[in-house]
Amino acid sequence: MTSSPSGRRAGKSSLSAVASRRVERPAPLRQAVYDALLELIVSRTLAPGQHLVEAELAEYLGVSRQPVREALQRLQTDGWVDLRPAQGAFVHTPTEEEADQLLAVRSVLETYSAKLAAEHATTQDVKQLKRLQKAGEDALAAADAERLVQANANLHAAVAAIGRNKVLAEMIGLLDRRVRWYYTPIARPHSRDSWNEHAELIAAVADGDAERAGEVMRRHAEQTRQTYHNRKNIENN
Amino acid sequence: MTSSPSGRRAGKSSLSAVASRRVERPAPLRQAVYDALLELIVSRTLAPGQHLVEAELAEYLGVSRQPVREALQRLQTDGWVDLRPAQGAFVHTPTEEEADQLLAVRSVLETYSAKLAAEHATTQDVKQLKRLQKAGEDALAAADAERLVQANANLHAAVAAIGRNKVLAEMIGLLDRRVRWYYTPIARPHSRDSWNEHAELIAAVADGDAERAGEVMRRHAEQTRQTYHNRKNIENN
DNA sequence: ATACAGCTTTTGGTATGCAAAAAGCAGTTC
DNA sequence: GAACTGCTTTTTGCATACCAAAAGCTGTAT
Repeated sequence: MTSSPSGRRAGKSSLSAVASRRVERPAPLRQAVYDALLELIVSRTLAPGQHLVEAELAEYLGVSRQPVREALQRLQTDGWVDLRPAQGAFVHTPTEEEADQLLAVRSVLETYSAKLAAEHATTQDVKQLKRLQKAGEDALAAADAERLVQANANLHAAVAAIGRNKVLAEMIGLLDRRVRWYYTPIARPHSRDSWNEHAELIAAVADGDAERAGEVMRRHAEQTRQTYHNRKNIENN
Repeated sequence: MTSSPSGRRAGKSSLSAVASRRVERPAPLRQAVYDALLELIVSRTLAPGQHLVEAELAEYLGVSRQPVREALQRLQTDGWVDLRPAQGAFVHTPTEEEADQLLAVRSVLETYSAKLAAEHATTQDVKQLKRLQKAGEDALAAADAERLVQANANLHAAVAAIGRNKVLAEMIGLLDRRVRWYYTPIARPHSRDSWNEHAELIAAVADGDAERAGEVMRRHAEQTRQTYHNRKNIENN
């Protein structure tokens, strides 16, 4: 009785009081493998074009081939690796064409996301946005590029979340991460101006002005798109 | 020599003459399983909420558990099933909230897609669109609901393809299919009016008028959204 | 050089086993 | 008779082992 780790029943008994208690089931191993591999790819430890041998990854991560296979397949559908039949997985090599297409779609979705945010934002939400913006300002002052990138991602994710459209938020999250990865060699998030635009955006959201929020976001996105587009060469070193 | 199935080399030998020959590597089995399961889900042979037991599916399809597992995981990322840790796969049950979010995102993306199509369409492309429209008209005249749905999907896919943005086209394809599935019980694609709008759309694309094409598509999408939204009840029988 | 004949590596799949979690079934208690 | 408790069965998630066939890499003969 004492040794048993207590109830594991999941039925509809009278939990009333504990109803909100998160069950927190253990995430499958393949998820951990997915995260680990994604980290290796994003950090360029695994270079674009590189052949990923299942057995090697499995040994490196201390697991069997199966979870590695499953993680690789999810990485493919998310656009991080290419799975060539009978040849295996290769770290995806971004092309300029694809990068531009990604930026274009992201621009459209983020514009809509900003509109939704303006329509749904509570005062709480606005407060949070301002906190995130301040975090970015701090990183900017400290000239901490890493933190700035993160702050930028957080802010955009927060805007998407405020829009209350999960489908949209998830799509934006993926697109954002891919876009950032594509351009990491040349990114150095365009510093000062970019953050001034964020201030504008937050103001529009706070006013509940959907049209203006959308327009600001569109300008913001299109401008980054131009910035990238000018530096034609994506250096995949 | 005779028994060996001839060359399988894929290197850069002097194929000059045959360079364009598609190598056509055999699609992995998991892809076939994915298709089969998706078909079963879309056709409602597997009902929303139903628990999918790997072993059963494997036996039914005549394969082992592994390809089934992999197919199920891709089905999850595409939104067709839910994978609960340590419990397995359940056919996804659409909620009204999610359906509306999906429709909203689709509306935004299709609007952009129409704009792109108007900017890129060649006379060839326009011809093809008109062919597809005619196919729809025929189905409408024959009162063949099944074919009408297919014609509708084809037309939208064609518009997306003309836009020359693969990322966008793929997203729209998935969204479209999910949306249609969500509403299959009540869909009966809104017949006559809907196809008149298609004619308008094609005209705008033919004129290369991006703004108009986008506007027409937005109206079209928003109108379907309203149509669905009115019939509140999603019957998941 | 070029084409061909092995040899090796890697995939994609099969079969099997197993710990641990979940679901189901009792039986017991109040 | 409703709820807790313990036991059994089912199912997942992963490991291990094995194999055919494809892809890649030689070297060798032409």
